[in-house]
Amino acid sequence: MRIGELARRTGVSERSLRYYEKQGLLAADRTLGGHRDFPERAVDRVILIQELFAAGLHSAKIAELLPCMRDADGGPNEVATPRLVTELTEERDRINRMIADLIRSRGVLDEVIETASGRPAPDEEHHHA
Amino acid sequence: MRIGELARRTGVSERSLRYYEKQGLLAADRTLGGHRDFPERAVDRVILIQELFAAGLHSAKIAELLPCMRDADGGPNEVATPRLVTELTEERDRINRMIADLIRSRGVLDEVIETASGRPAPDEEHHHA
DNA sequence: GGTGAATCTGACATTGATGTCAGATTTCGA
DNA sequence: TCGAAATCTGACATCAATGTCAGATTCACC
Repeated sequence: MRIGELARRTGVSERSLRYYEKQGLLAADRTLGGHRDFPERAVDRVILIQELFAAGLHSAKIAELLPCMRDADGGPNEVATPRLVTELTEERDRINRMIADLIRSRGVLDEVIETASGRPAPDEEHHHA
Repeated sequence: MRIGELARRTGVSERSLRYYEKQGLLAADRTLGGHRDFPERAVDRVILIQELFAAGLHSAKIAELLPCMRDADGGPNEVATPRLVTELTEERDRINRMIADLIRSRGVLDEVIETASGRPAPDEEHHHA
């Protein structure tokens, strides 16, 4: 599919999609005229990339990580090097700390909201993390 | 206390502390010569500010939020306006989405780590959120 | 009073993903 | 084949917190 459709279906701007390709996060064929032609699976990949960005990973690390993921059609293309495993473990720890921080911050907001609105904040599901 | 001690005790750079003051997040007296003199409670406040930054709130919103917090010595100085409550509720929703995303990203990392190392990722405590 | 450490202000740089714009080229239906 | 829509490349801008540096001033202690 072309870049416009991919942008529409993922909600990610064309600008960012081109950036992802340049960073090696996304592969695309080219038409004779030079236009990008993305495979169907690019949709899921873009969504995944966005999630990893949201988790604070940099594009370089995502580029290393992606080939080590279990593909829809089978196992990973590559196996993570020990160095990468170490780095990803650090990232995971960082994410865990971030989650803990976010939960605390949410508590702060809840308190202010509750104080101001006079009624308790919604007692959420508190999903098992 | 002076800015150097505050920086040391909070782990936040002097540069950032001055920035916080300029943004109205932090109040400091001044010595006759113009040096900042922070109260003891500035320590907790700086830590709180950092948490809110980590949660993705911008300094302007934090500046609105802080006066509405329950102080160590009593109730809040101000009561949040309905507009602020609305905005903070949106922030909380955003934080909730962010937490959900982080948990998913952590799952991605766990999978790669597990695949590469051959043994399962540590089954963490999964604290009640 | 002198001196070294601490602090002050103000300016400019950095980061990294994304926005935006201009001009050229390709695509594809009519 | 014509023309409008889509896409291309490359460059420059943006955001917001923080780093860094220079030169001036103040503080605290001897």
